[in-house]
Amino acid sequence: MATISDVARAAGVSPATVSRVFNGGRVTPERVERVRKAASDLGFSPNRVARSLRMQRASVIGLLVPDIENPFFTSLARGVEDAAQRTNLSVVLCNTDDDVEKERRYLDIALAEQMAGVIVAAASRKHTDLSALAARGMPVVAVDRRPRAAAVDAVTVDNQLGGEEATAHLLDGGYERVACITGPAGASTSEDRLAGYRAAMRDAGVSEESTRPYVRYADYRVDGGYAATRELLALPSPPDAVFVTNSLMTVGALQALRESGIEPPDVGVLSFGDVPWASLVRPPLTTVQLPSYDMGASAAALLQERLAGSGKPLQTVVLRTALQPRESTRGPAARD
Amino acid sequence: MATISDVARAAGVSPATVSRVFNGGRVTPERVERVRKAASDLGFSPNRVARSLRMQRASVIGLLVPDIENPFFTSLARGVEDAAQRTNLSVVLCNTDDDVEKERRYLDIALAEQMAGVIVAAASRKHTDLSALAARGMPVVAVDRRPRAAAVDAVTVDNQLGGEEATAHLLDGGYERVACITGPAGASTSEDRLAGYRAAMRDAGVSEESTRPYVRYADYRVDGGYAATRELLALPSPPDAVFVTNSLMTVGALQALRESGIEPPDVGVLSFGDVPWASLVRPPLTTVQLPSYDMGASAAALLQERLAGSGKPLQTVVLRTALQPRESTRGPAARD
DNA sequence: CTGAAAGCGCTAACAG
DNA sequence: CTGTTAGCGCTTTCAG
Repeated sequence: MATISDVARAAGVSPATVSRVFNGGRVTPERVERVRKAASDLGFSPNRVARSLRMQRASVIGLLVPDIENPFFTSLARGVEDAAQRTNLSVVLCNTDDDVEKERRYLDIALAEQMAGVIVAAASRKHTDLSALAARGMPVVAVDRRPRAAAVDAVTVDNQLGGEEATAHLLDGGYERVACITGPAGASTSEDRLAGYRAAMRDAGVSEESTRPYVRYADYRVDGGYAATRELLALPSPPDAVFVTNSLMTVGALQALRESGIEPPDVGVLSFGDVPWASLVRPPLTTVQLPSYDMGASAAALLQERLAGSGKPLQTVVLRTALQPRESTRGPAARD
Repeated sequence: MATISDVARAAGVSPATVSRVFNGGRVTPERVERVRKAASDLGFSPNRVARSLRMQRASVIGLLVPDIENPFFTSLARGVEDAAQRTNLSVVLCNTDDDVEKERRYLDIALAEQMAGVIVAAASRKHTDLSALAARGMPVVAVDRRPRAAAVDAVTVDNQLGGEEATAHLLDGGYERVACITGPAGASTSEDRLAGYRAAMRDAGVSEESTRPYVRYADYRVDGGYAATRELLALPSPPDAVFVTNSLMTVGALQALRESGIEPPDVGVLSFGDVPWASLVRPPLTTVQLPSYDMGASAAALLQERLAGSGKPLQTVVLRTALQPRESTRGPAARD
């Protein structure tokens, strides 16, 4: 592979000049021309590793997500990628599996690889520790989930409001025993959506105690949604509607329902997080739509601002969800 | 950030010794101990950029996929990741968008970043050019799609056989005018699945000419499947079954069918590529299941073999698909 | 505007 | 087994 000195020699200039040509230093047009020609003749392309070492910063940003198989995060990842590309940043996608240990390992790698910055959908609100990055001055933006104690920029949605609207919609539709299957305890999205659910129940005059049996924590995976729904169905007085806080768990919930011979909207089903196939499921699924792509794009924009040296105070961008009513919550009485 | 020399100084040894401790050279236990302690006191972790520069090889492999939002590729990515992790390799996920130009750019980056190797689901069978990597001696393994002229290890499935079985299943079910919506012309998966379709049609005694109007090339996206299905439905003698060669396009096909008031299995629908929600769609979808995770894992294993310096001749691992019959292909007559 | 020279942090000979 | 030394390819003072 040709190096910068090879090019310099071929063009009859110094390596420094070649570097300047490629990095926007002042060089006479005539020499620029000579360097460009030599570079293309030799098929030269700058060694990014050497550059990173010298600059103490790579042109790579890390994106840590809990589950790459979750469509929400792939869409978010695209948002990040598209935005990053415009500044010639590459994106490294890391799957933390909702495992704080694995996440810590990736954060260490981000440090060791001298990545320019990190966008992280934290595995845990409590235990995700971003302090090492902060200490090294590496810009971080939290997306979707926001670790409790971290002083970082963040992009979130109003999960509580979304959960509240969803639950209210179920209640308005005539359902009475509304259950909630939420994500891992400790994840901010789980807790916030659940808080929204609780607020809506409270507003509807349902007491805290009577709500409690209908709340289940699961793991944001298909199997978790399935298991939780089975439990709910086994209750002495099973729910007549269920608010599921992510789309994967909704798949599991629908499976469990079907196995018991129950079909929405007899039991109302509402999924937090839209899915491409929402309208294909019979009946079409009511969902809370999340601006996943935009969240990724915003996060990347925020990070790039910091990279450019913005000294602004920390900011949190809160995006809104949108309820998309479909048949699965038409109401228990609507069936003839 | 602490460097190797800081640790050396603190431990009273030379930098080389510290390096040996971290890379399995021979060092007396007593010194190993001292180095370890100094390193942990200082919070030292080796600078991977410097190491990559020195070694002329990073401990990162690139994974190039055409579409990160396609569940098939995310599952494949997980397979790669899980396998890579066992050798302490990180995986960089790159989205080529089925764009040869974008792919070329990522390939250049792989080179410039001195990645250890690359796993690529090629954007095009014809135009994807892996020669630059080969020239630099960078190991490459092709996965899913195999660029025509490249001398690389590969992991594929038997797409033609899968397509043949799928089509035969439709024909066996009593469908007569079986259409095929395949992916981009030039992608090996598109062509092979289509070839399987053609073979099965031929076997069933359907002439080449009468088959032709029922073949559509699309883009492996939802919209492409939708548009192709609309076209098919507008035919003077529309098909009574459609074999769709990926799951995303199947979503589009189902949408188009619904809009026309048609439901499977009246028109049979068979998707190449399983999806988590296959059984939730009404009626449940017959699919050809792809061993996506295993393909990723095999590809990573192959790459690691090369990285370890295996001199074996090039190999291609061919995995098998599995037909999963469900209601959507129960047959036109089965409806009462 | 240009070139010489000094390193970024690490590993791989090579002596000892 | 251990230390010394010499770079990997690039950017950036600092003189000129």
